[in-house]
Amino acid sequence: MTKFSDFDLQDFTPFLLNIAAEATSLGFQRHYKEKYGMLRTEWRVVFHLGQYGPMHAKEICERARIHKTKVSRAVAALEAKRYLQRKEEAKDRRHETLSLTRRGLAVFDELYEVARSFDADLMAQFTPEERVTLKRCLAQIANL
Amino acid sequence: MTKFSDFDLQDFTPFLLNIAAEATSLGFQRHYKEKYGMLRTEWRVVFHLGQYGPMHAKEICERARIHKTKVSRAVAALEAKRYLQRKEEAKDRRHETLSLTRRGLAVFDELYEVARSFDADLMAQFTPEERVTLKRCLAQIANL
DNA sequence: GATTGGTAGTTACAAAACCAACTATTAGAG
DNA sequence: CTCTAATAGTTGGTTTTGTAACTACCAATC
Repeated sequence: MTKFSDFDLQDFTPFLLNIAAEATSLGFQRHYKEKYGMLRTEWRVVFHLGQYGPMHAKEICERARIHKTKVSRAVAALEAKRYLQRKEEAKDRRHETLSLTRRGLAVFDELYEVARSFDADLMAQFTPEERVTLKRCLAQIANL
Repeated sequence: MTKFSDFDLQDFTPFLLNIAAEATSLGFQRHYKEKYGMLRTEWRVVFHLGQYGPMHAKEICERARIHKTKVSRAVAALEAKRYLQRKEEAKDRRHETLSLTRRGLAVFDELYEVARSFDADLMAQFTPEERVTLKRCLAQIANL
């Protein structure tokens, strides 16, 4: 029994997006969770610092769309694991510059490769045109 | 400073999907949260029952990809709000058939329309071809 | 140079999610 | 029958998140 035929739950974009996001995230999480005991937010912080270099927590919040309390906790956890270090800025002591340690960088280097091949596998099922369209649409939705 | 130029975090599909999913979900949540005090899982249960008719909790778990403990709690909450009712099955008393009450159905009817127009607005920024591709890709990823 | 307002980041407490063990029930094998 | 295994759903304890209030600091105004 389906009450409506023109608009189905399976077509509701937020629903689809959530399920797709969940599926891919679960697939990838074992790489950072099982092996390095990281949470998703921690992994994202590592990825940001590894790819874009040292920055303030604030910048990570904006780029990664993570609330500052979550970043704050992720940074504390990563520091405890000795994956990153903080450096208070002399000019403005409210800021602290975050950067990966050697250990953290090694983790990033490995996960970066894993992420790249994970993504390649995931995209392998689509044509180049589909990939472009998919990513463009997602980016557009994300910037809403 | 960007260390790698061929594969950027912004291209990592799980990341993109998560941000897009988050953005749309937050946009829609006020409709069920503010007005009806529902959680996301509750809203999904209502949507499933409203669209596909009475079913067992197990079926909702499978269709909506929600863990049974979450469904169990959502059902209890919806029952307390008098949006759904349970009926134990005579044949097999482990099963209970869930269905929306009149109240629940009214909520569904309204939210269904809101969801439809929300989705239409969201998709308005894309061409018909993009929409088709986007949804097809998402559905494919979701079924992984 | 005190006061007010704003910013970066943290903490505390409450809400929600996660995971594992549990109850109640049925099905099937001996 | 009765015993074991399996299924539907629930509960309890821990982890994670969300929200709001907080600290520490800086900048601008008076």
